Amino acid sequence: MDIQNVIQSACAKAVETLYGAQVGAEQLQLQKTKKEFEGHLTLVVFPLLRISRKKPEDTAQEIGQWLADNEPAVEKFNVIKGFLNLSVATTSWTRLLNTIAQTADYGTVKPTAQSPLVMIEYSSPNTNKPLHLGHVRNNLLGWAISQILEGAGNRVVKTNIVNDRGIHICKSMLAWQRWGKGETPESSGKKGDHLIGDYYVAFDKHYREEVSTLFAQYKAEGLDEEAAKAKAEKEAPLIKEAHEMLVKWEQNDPEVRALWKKMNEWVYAGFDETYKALGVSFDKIYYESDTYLVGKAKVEEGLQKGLFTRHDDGSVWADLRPEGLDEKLLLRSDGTSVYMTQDIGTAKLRFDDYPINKMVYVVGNEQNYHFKVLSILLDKLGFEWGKDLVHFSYGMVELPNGKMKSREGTVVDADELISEMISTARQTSEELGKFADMSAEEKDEIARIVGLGALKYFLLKVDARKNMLFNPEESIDFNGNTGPFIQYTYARIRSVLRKAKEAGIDFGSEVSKSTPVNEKEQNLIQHLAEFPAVIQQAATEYSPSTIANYCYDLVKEYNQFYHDYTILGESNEEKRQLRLVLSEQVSNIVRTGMRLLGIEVPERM
RNA sequence: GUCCCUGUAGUUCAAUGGAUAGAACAGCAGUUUCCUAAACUGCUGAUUUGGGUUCGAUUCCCAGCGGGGAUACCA
Repeated sequence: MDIQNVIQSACAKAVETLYGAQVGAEQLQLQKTKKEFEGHLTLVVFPLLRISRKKPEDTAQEIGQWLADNEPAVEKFNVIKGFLNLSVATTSWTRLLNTIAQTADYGTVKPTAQSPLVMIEYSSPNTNKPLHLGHVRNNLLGWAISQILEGAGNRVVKTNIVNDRGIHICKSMLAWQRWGKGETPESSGKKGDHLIGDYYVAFDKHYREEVSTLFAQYKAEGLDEEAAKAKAEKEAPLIKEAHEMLVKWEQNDPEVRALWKKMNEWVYAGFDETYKALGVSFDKIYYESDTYLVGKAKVEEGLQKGLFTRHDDGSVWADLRPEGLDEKLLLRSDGTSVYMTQDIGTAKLRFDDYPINKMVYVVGNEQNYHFKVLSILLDKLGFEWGKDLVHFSYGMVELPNGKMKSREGTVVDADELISEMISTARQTSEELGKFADMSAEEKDEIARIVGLGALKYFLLKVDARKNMLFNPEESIDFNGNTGPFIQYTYARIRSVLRKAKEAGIDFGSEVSKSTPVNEKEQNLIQHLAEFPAVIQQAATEYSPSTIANYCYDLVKEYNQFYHDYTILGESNEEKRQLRLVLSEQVSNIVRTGMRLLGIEVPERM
């Protein structure tokens, strides 16, 4: 059915007939013809020269001639150097468009009960501060990759592991006790996560004051720069007190636990708002306070089996030097767990809860080493998917003046960013006069969809592995390769389709096979037909940007088409039919593509 | 020190080993009796350096230079 496949096998047959050799798919490089040349598909004949034993031009000429004579889908051909450009017959295009139009959710594959079960972990916040731009990238990538994998035919379980315990929480708790005067989200009017974040910052401010005082003192006592700094950081009363609090927490001290619980609830309420605004959700949430003990047990088990070793001071280690890595700590000498221990525990709980075939961790690239180690450890401990767990490793978001540091206040807050995007979208819409005849609710909804679309697309169109730059003043644009550009084209197509309906034009979803198809229309149909392959590629490479860039290219091509031809005003009925069906399919695919990225599209804007 | 990622127009990003390296933004010049001008058209402008593999290298390999990260009894 698919033209690419038809021609590919025809090429194979041509080579076999002409030169008497079987060729594999690797030697038959069939690609889309570049814009400057005539044709739709191009066969690169260089790899075939060894078989044909002829010059590139002659080889291409012979194969082209054979195809034109024997393959009805090939209408004509031309040869430029080693490139054989093939033009596909008109009827093939109308047939292809009809196939696309009659397939629901063209490009996606529905998961079945037998499909692989993939678990995706993303977000994974600490509960001591609000979400920032880095988390936004994580959440959007996690959501998008979930949708893409599902669209490619996998069963997907989305999970979140909340880092709800540890020294960082104690810092906020201590600061709140010390300076909070009983402040709550209700009394202060602040979102819970922001309230707690403020106390985290307060802790750090006071802590640094203590450190600098002590530092001066130790230096006066004759310690050198480095030793004085290290000692001051360790001996500052505030940090010692925070550590004491952590110990109390581990010992289940009722007062500490109650405070911890109360403050975490505030934070969760705040996070939920942010998640909702971003449009992300989870099927199952794990809490580190539940998993760390499981991890400790699992490590003890590994110790029994002789996988790990205990040092004299009581600490437990995994020796990964045979694998070319270092020794890795799993339990501290005081018996408490570390990050790695908790991830092992979480893995066990997950495996108990779901029969997963594959595990994907959406975590920043600063933790590449951690996941390399985790993979080896899980494999040793007998988790089937441990060895080929996927660390979906994404790059940092950088600001024009460097990295984001929460303690230095150089962060871009998620909530603030979202509301700024929305209000910018609103302002732009107003300036362009888009809101003229809309209700207040409709205005709100469109500003929200467009503002978030701009943000999401901006973060998703970039190769996830790469660090990216975010300039708060300039970065987010509404023109060019942006979310709103795509949304706008979608809305305009929908408007045309509405108008067609109002005019009583019933264009159905099938075009007559004999309808003439011009070059721009052929190119658009060809573009649409690539969508299934694009989804599969995005899924196997874990690459949302592939879909984002595909949608942009498609929309850009449609815009040129839209500008050059009339649709409703077309006098030839068959032709009008073709253009309407084509437009509708472009909008359908754009909508599906955007859905896979977690971006909404408006019916009007 | 060792390991990993990364280097493309002024800027932000593209390019399964294929043709003259694509867009967008910024800049300059145009297009609206026509279905939404958040659009369309034109001009200017780039592969960090040196080797290697190949018919062909932005892409693969080696070395140098630049940027980021990891190597914590932090998470």
